Amino acid sequence: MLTRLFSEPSLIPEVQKFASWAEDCDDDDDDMSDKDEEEEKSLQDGKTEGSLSESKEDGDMMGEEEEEEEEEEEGTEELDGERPKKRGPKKRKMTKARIERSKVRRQKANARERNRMHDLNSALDNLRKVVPCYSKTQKLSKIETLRLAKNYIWALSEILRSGKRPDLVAYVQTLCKGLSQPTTNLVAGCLQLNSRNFLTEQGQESGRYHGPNSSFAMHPYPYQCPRLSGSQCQSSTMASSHALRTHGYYDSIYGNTSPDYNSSEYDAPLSPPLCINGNFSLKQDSSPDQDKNYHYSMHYSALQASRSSGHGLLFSSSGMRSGVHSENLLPYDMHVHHDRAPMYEELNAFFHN
DNA sequence: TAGGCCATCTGGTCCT
DNA sequence: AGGACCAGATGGCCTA
Repeated sequence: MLTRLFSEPSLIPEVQKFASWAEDCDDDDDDMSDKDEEEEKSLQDGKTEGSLSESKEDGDMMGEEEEEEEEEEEGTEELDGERPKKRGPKKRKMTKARIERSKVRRQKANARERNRMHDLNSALDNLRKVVPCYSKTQKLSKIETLRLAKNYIWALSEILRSGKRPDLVAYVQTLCKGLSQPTTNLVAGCLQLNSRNFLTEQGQESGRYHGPNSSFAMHPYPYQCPRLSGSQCQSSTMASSHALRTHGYYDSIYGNTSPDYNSSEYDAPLSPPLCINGNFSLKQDSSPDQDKNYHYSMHYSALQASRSSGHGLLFSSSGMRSGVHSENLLPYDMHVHHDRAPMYEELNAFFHN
Protein backbone atom coordinates (compact mmCIF):
# COMPACT_ATOMS: atom_id res chain seq x y z
CA MET A 1 0.00 0.00 0.00
CA LEU A 2 2.77 2.35 0.87
CA THR A 3 4.36 1.62 -2.43
CA ARG A 4 1.15 2.67 -4.13
CA LEU A 5 1.05 5.82 -2.13
CA PHE A 6 4.59 6.55 -2.97
CA SER A 7 3.98 6.22 -6.65
CA GLU A 8 0.89 8.39 -6.59
CA PRO A 9 1.86 11.60 -8.39
CA SER A 10 -0.77 13.65 -6.72
CA LEU A 11 0.67 13.04 -3.31
CA ILE A 12 2.51 15.86 -1.77
CA PRO A 13 6.22 15.33 -1.37
CA GLU A 14 5.94 15.00 2.36
CA VAL A 15 3.57 12.12 2.04
CA GLN A 16 5.80 10.46 -0.45
CA LYS A 17 8.80 10.88 1.75
CA PHE A 18 6.88 9.68 4.71
CA ALA A 19 5.58 6.69 2.84
CA SER A 20 9.00 5.59 1.72
CA TRP A 21 10.34 6.26 5.12
CA ALA A 22 7.71 4.22 6.86
CA GLU A 23 7.92 1.44 4.34
CA ASP A 24 11.47 0.74 5.31
CA CYS A 25 10.38 -0.07 8.79
CA ASP A 26 7.06 -1.64 8.00
CA ASP A 27 8.11 -4.94 9.44
CA ASP A 28 9.46 -3.47 12.58
CA ASP A 29 7.90 -4.13 15.94
CA ASP A 30 6.51 -1.47 18.25
CA ASP A 31 8.29 -2.35 21.42
CA MET A 32 11.50 -0.53 20.84
CA SER A 33 12.86 1.43 23.74
CA ASP A 34 12.53 5.18 24.09
CA LYS A 35 16.15 5.65 23.30
CA ASP A 36 15.21 5.02 19.73
CA GLU A 37 13.88 8.54 19.64
CA GLU A 38 17.43 9.66 19.54
CA GLU A 39 17.73 8.31 16.07
CA GLU A 40 14.61 9.94 14.73
CA LYS A 41 16.70 12.62 13.27
CA SER A 42 18.81 10.11 11.48
CA LEU A 43 15.71 8.50 10.17
CA GLN A 44 14.40 11.76 8.95
CA ASP A 45 17.58 12.07 7.02
CA GLY A 46 16.83 8.71 5.61
CA LYS A 47 13.39 9.62 4.49
CA THR A 48 14.71 12.45 2.42
CA GLU A 49 17.66 10.59 1.13
CA GLY A 50 18.11 10.81 -2.57
CA SER A 51 16.07 13.99 -2.75
CA LEU A 52 17.49 16.50 -0.38
CA SER A 53 20.98 16.19 0.96
CA GLU A 54 22.76 13.02 0.22
CA SER A 55 25.86 14.40 1.79
CA LYS A 56 24.07 14.39 5.10
CA GLU A 57 23.58 10.69 4.99
CA ASP A 58 27.05 10.08 6.18
CA GLY A 59 27.03 12.76 8.76
CA ASP A 60 24.53 11.55 11.29
CA MET A 61 25.69 11.39 14.85
CA MET A 62 25.03 7.81 15.63
CA GLY A 63 27.59 6.10 17.81
CA GLU A 64 30.10 3.64 16.43
CA GLU A 65 28.94 0.88 18.70
CA GLU A 66 25.44 1.22 17.41
CA GLU A 67 26.70 1.07 13.91
CA GLU A 68 27.92 -2.42 14.47
CA GLU A 69 24.65 -3.50 15.93
CA GLU A 70 22.49 -2.12 13.18
CA GLU A 71 21.86 -3.67 9.88
CA GLU A 72 22.09 -1.78 6.67
CA GLU A 73 18.70 -0.74 5.46
CA GLU A 74 17.45 -2.17 2.25
CA GLY A 75 16.10 1.10 0.97
CA THR A 76 19.39 2.82 1.45
CA GLU A 77 21.16 0.16 -0.50
CA GLU A 78 18.77 0.66 -3.37
CA LEU A 79 19.18 4.37 -3.48
CA ASP A 80 22.89 4.34 -3.06
CA GLY A 81 23.26 2.16 -6.09
CA GLU A 82 26.88 1.80 -7.11
CA ARG A 83 28.15 4.06 -4.44
CA PRO A 84 30.68 2.54 -2.04
CA LYS A 85 29.28 1.06 1.07
CA LYS A 86 28.76 3.72 3.63
CA ARG A 87 30.67 3.71 6.82
CA GLY A 88 28.51 6.29 8.45
CA PRO A 89 25.80 5.84 10.98
CA LYS A 90 22.98 3.54 10.20
CA LYS A 91 19.39 4.57 10.25
CA ARG A 92 17.13 3.15 12.84
CA LYS A 93 13.99 1.46 11.73
CA MET A 94 10.88 3.35 12.47
CA THR A 95 8.13 2.15 14.67
CA LYS A 96 4.67 3.54 14.41
CA ALA A 97 5.09 5.14 17.78
CA ARG A 98 8.28 6.81 16.67
CA ILE A 99 6.66 7.95 13.50
CA GLU A 100 3.90 9.51 15.51
CA ARG A 101 6.30 11.18 17.87
CA SER A 102 8.30 12.48 15.02
CA LYS A 103 5.22 13.88 13.37
CA VAL A 104 4.19 15.62 16.55
CA ARG A 105 7.63 17.03 17.02
CA ARG A 106 7.72 18.26 13.48
CA GLN A 107 4.33 19.88 13.87
CA LYS A 108 5.49 21.62 17.01
CA ALA A 109 8.59 22.83 15.25
CA ASN A 110 6.48 24.09 12.38
CA ALA A 111 4.24 25.97 14.77
CA ARG A 112 7.22 27.53 16.45
CA GLU A 113 8.66 28.51 13.14
CA ARG A 114 5.37 30.06 12.11
CA ASN A 115 5.22 32.06 15.30
CA ARG A 116 8.78 33.12 14.86
CA MET A 117 8.11 34.36 11.38
CA HIS A 118 4.97 36.12 12.57
CA ASP A 119 7.00 37.87 15.22
CA LEU A 120 9.53 38.81 12.63
CA ASN A 121 6.79 40.19 10.43
CA SER A 122 5.35 42.13 13.32
CA ALA A 123 8.72 43.68 13.92
CA LEU A 124 8.91 44.54 10.27
CA ASP A 125 5.49 46.14 10.47
CA ASN A 126 6.69 48.23 13.35
CA LEU A 127 9.70 49.20 11.32
CA ARG A 128 7.46 50.18 8.43
CA LYS A 129 5.69 52.57 10.74
CA VAL A 130 8.80 54.50 11.56
CA VAL A 131 10.34 54.76 8.14
CA PRO A 132 9.06 57.13 5.47
CA CYS A 133 5.91 56.39 3.58
CA TYR A 134 4.07 54.22 5.99
CA SER A 135 0.69 52.99 4.98
CA LYS A 136 -1.43 50.32 6.55
CA THR A 137 -2.89 49.12 3.31
CA GLN A 138 0.09 49.46 1.07
CA LYS A 139 3.07 47.98 2.71
CA LEU A 140 6.57 48.22 1.52
CA SER A 141 8.08 44.86 0.85
CA LYS A 142 10.36 43.43 3.47
CA ILE A 143 13.50 44.10 1.57
CA GLU A 144 12.45 47.63 0.67
CA THR A 145 11.54 48.31 4.27
CA LEU A 146 14.97 47.25 5.41
CA ARG A 147 16.70 49.23 2.72
CA LEU A 148 14.67 52.32 3.42
CA ALA A 149 15.28 51.96 7.14
CA LYS A 150 18.99 51.70 6.56
CA ASN A 151 18.96 54.78 4.35
CA TYR A 152 16.80 56.62 6.82
CA ILE A 153 19.18 55.91 9.67
CA TRP A 154 22.05 56.94 7.51
CA ALA A 155 20.36 60.17 6.48
CA LEU A 156 19.52 61.10 10.04
CA SER A 157 22.99 60.24 11.17
CA GLU A 158 24.46 62.49 8.54
CA ILE A 159 22.15 65.29 9.59
CA LEU A 160 23.14 64.91 13.19
CA ARG A 161 26.78 64.65 12.32
CA SER A 162 26.86 67.70 10.11
CA GLY A 163 24.42 69.70 12.17
CA LYS A 164 23.28 71.44 9.05
CA ARG A 165 19.94 71.70 7.41
CA PRO A 166 19.78 69.04 4.80
CA ASP A 167 19.04 69.65 1.22
CA LEU A 168 15.69 68.10 0.46
CA VAL A 169 16.79 66.55 -2.77
CA ALA A 170 19.90 65.11 -1.24
CA TYR A 171 17.85 63.87 1.65
CA VAL A 172 15.46 62.05 -0.62
CA GLN A 173 18.29 60.74 -2.70
CA THR A 174 19.83 59.28 0.37
CA LEU A 175 16.56 57.76 1.41
CA CYS A 176 16.02 56.23 -1.98
CA LYS A 177 19.47 54.85 -2.49
CA GLY A 178 19.18 51.29 -3.65
CA LEU A 179 15.42 51.30 -3.54
CA SER A 180 13.29 50.05 -6.35
CA GLN A 181 11.65 52.47 -8.73
CA PRO A 182 8.20 52.09 -7.17
CA THR A 183 9.51 52.68 -3.70
CA THR A 184 11.54 55.60 -4.90
CA ASN A 185 8.45 57.12 -6.41
CA LEU A 186 6.54 56.47 -3.26
CA VAL A 187 9.14 58.09 -1.06
CA ALA A 188 9.46 61.02 -3.37
CA GLY A 189 5.72 61.35 -3.47
CA CYS A 190 5.43 61.19 0.26
CA LEU A 191 8.05 63.87 0.53
CA GLN A 192 6.17 65.87 -2.04
CA LEU A 193 9.04 65.78 -4.40
CA ASN A 194 8.32 65.11 -7.99
CA SER A 195 10.08 61.85 -8.53
CA ARG A 196 10.62 62.52 -12.20
CA ASN A 197 12.56 65.61 -11.41
CA PHE A 198 14.13 63.96 -8.46
CA LEU A 199 15.39 61.14 -10.58
CA THR A 200 16.58 63.56 -13.16
CA GLU A 201 18.39 65.42 -10.49
CA GLN A 202 19.92 62.23 -9.33
CA GLY A 203 21.59 61.98 -12.67
CA GLN A 204 22.27 65.62 -13.28
CA GLU A 205 23.04 66.64 -9.75
CA SER A 206 21.33 69.88 -10.55
CA GLY A 207 19.80 70.19 -7.15
CA ARG A 208 16.95 72.11 -8.64
CA TYR A 209 13.82 71.73 -6.74
CA HIS A 210 10.26 72.59 -7.44
CA GLY A 211 9.49 75.47 -5.28
CA PRO A 212 6.30 76.22 -3.51
CA ASN A 213 4.86 77.89 -6.52
CA SER A 214 5.35 74.91 -8.71
CA SER A 215 2.69 72.39 -9.35
CA PHE A 216 4.90 69.58 -8.23
CA ALA A 217 2.19 67.97 -6.25
CA MET A 218 0.02 67.45 -9.27
CA HIS A 219 2.63 66.12 -11.57
CA PRO A 220 1.83 62.68 -12.76
CA TYR A 221 4.70 60.44 -11.86
CA PRO A 222 6.03 58.24 -14.56
CA TYR A 223 5.81 54.95 -12.82
CA GLN A 224 2.89 53.02 -11.61
CA CYS A 225 3.80 51.07 -8.59
CA PRO A 226 3.13 47.42 -9.27
CA ARG A 227 1.71 46.46 -5.96
CA LEU A 228 0.42 49.88 -5.21
CA SER A 229 -2.19 50.04 -7.84
CA GLY A 230 -5.63 50.00 -6.49
CA SER A 231 -4.58 51.16 -3.11
CA GLN A 232 -2.21 53.84 -1.99
CA CYS A 233 -0.18 54.32 -5.04
CA GLN A 234 -2.04 53.77 -8.21
CA SER A 235 0.42 56.23 -9.42
CA SER A 236 2.78 58.52 -7.79
CA THR A 237 0.21 61.17 -8.34
CA MET A 238 -1.70 59.27 -5.80
CA ALA A 239 1.19 59.52 -3.47
CA SER A 240 1.15 63.22 -3.99
CA SER A 241 -2.50 63.25 -3.23
CA HIS A 242 -1.67 61.37 -0.15
CA ALA A 243 0.85 63.95 0.77
CA LEU A 244 -1.63 66.69 0.27
CA ARG A 245 -4.62 65.11 1.77
CA THR A 246 -5.62 66.19 5.20
CA HIS A 247 -5.92 63.15 7.31
CA GLY A 248 -8.98 62.48 9.35
CA TYR A 249 -7.01 62.31 12.51
CA TYR A 250 -5.60 65.69 11.89
CA ASP A 251 -8.99 66.95 10.89
CA SER A 252 -10.43 65.89 14.16
CA ILE A 253 -7.88 67.90 16.02
CA TYR A 254 -7.12 70.85 13.86
CA GLY A 255 -10.17 71.01 11.71
CA ASN A 256 -10.62 70.09 8.13
CA THR A 257 -10.54 72.56 5.35
CA SER A 258 -9.02 70.32 2.80
CA PRO A 259 -10.76 68.95 -0.23
CA ASP A 260 -12.72 65.81 0.22
CA TYR A 261 -10.10 63.25 -0.56
CA ASN A 262 -11.02 59.69 -0.63
CA SER A 263 -10.16 58.56 2.81
CA SER A 264 -9.80 55.00 1.72
CA GLU A 265 -6.81 55.84 -0.33
CA TYR A 266 -4.62 56.23 2.64
CA ASP A 267 -5.70 55.00 5.93
CA ALA A 268 -2.66 55.80 7.96
CA PRO A 269 -0.57 58.84 8.49
CA LEU A 270 2.85 59.02 7.15
CA SER A 271 5.73 58.07 9.25
CA PRO A 272 8.13 60.37 11.03
CA PRO A 273 10.61 61.47 8.42
CA LEU A 274 8.40 64.29 7.37
CA CYS A 275 8.13 65.28 10.96
CA ILE A 276 11.84 65.18 11.12
CA ASN A 277 11.80 67.49 8.21
CA GLY A 278 9.70 69.80 10.23
CA ASN A 279 12.33 69.91 12.85
CA PHE A 280 14.58 71.67 10.46
CA SER A 281 11.99 74.20 9.62
CA LEU A 282 12.23 76.39 12.61
CA LYS A 283 15.32 77.88 11.18
CA GLN A 284 13.66 80.44 9.01
CA ASP A 285 16.78 81.98 7.69
CA SER A 286 16.99 82.98 4.09
CA SER A 287 19.57 80.59 2.95
CA PRO A 288 20.15 80.21 -0.74
CA ASP A 289 18.58 76.80 -0.71
CA GLN A 290 15.48 77.99 0.96
CA ASP A 291 13.40 76.95 -1.96
CA LYS A 292 14.76 73.49 -1.82
CA ASN A 293 13.93 73.27 1.79
CA TYR A 294 10.58 74.79 1.36
CA HIS A 295 8.79 71.72 2.48
CA TYR A 296 10.99 71.25 5.44
CA SER A 297 9.90 74.63 6.49
CA MET A 298 6.29 74.56 5.68
CA HIS A 299 5.59 71.27 7.35
CA TYR A 300 6.67 72.24 10.75
CA SER A 301 5.69 75.84 10.62
CA ALA A 302 2.34 74.86 9.32
CA LEU A 303 1.88 72.62 12.25
CA GLN A 304 2.98 75.31 14.61
CA ALA A 305 0.71 77.81 12.99
CA SER A 306 -2.29 75.58 13.05
CA ARG A 307 -1.64 74.64 16.61
CA SER A 308 -1.31 78.19 17.73
CA SER A 309 -4.09 79.63 15.70
CA GLY A 310 -6.42 76.73 15.94
CA HIS A 311 -7.50 76.88 12.36
CA GLY A 312 -6.95 74.08 9.98
CA LEU A 313 -5.44 75.99 7.13
CA LEU A 314 -1.84 75.17 6.67
CA PHE A 315 0.45 77.96 5.71
CA SER A 316 4.06 77.93 4.96
CA SER A 317 6.41 80.42 6.45
CA SER A 318 5.75 82.63 3.47
CA GLY A 319 2.08 82.60 4.16
CA MET A 320 1.21 80.57 1.16
CA ARG A 321 -1.35 77.92 1.58
CA SER A 322 0.61 74.76 1.58
CA GLY A 323 -2.02 72.10 1.48
CA VAL A 324 0.39 69.93 3.28
CA HIS A 325 -0.76 66.59 4.36
CA SER A 326 -1.27 66.38 8.04
CA GLU A 327 0.20 62.92 7.99
CA ASN A 328 3.42 64.59 7.27
CA LEU A 329 3.13 66.13 10.61
CA LEU A 330 1.71 63.36 12.63
CA PRO A 331 3.01 59.88 12.90
CA TYR A 332 0.83 56.94 12.37
CA ASP A 333 -1.01 57.13 15.59
CA MET A 334 -1.29 59.06 18.76
CA HIS A 335 0.65 56.58 20.78
CA VAL A 336 3.67 56.56 18.63
CA HIS A 337 3.44 60.24 18.11
CA HIS A 338 3.66 60.88 21.78
CA ASP A 339 6.41 58.41 22.17
CA ARG A 340 8.47 60.13 19.59
CA ALA A 341 7.68 63.69 20.51
CA PRO A 342 10.61 64.11 22.90
CA MET A 343 12.98 63.03 20.21
CA TYR A 344 11.65 65.66 17.87
CA GLU A 345 11.98 68.28 20.53
CA GLU A 346 15.55 67.27 21.11
CA LEU A 347 16.20 67.54 17.44
CA ASN A 348 14.60 70.94 17.40
CA ALA A 349 16.77 72.03 20.23
CA PHE A 350 19.74 70.70 18.42
CA PHE A 351 18.98 72.68 15.32
CA HIS A 352 18.34 75.80 17.32
CA ASN A 353 21.69 75.75 18.98
C1' DT B 1 3.19 33.70 -18.66
C1' DA B 2 7.17 35.41 -16.14
C1' DG B 3 8.71 37.56 -12.21
C1' DG B 4 8.30 39.40 -7.54
C1' DC B 5 6.79 38.71 -3.02
C1' DC B 6 5.21 36.01 0.53
C1' DA B 7 3.97 32.10 3.83
C1' DT B 8 4.99 27.71 5.07
C1' DC B 9 7.44 23.43 5.60
C1' DT B 10 11.63 21.25 6.33
C1' DG B 11 16.23 19.75 7.76
C1' DG B 12 20.61 21.32 9.51
C1' DT B 13 23.29 23.76 12.91
C1' DC B 14 24.15 26.07 17.08
C1' DC B 15 23.17 27.24 21.76
C1' DT B 16 21.47 26.67 26.47
C1' DA C 1 17.22 17.39 24.46
C1' DG C 2 14.79 21.02 22.98
C1' DG C 3 14.43 25.47 21.11
C1' DA C 4 16.12 29.23 18.13
C1' DC C 5 17.85 30.42 13.95
C1' DC C 6 18.81 29.81 9.24
C1' DA C 7 18.42 28.71 4.39
C1' DG C 8 16.43 25.99 0.65
C1' DA C 9 12.30 24.34 -1.54
C1' DT C 10 7.69 24.89 -2.81
C1' DG C 11 3.37 26.73 -3.99
C1' DG C 12 0.03 30.62 -4.00
C1' DC C 13 -1.11 35.25 -5.22
C1' DC C 14 -0.66 39.33 -7.84
C1' DT C 15 0.81 42.33 -11.56
C1' DA C 16 2.87 43.75 -15.92
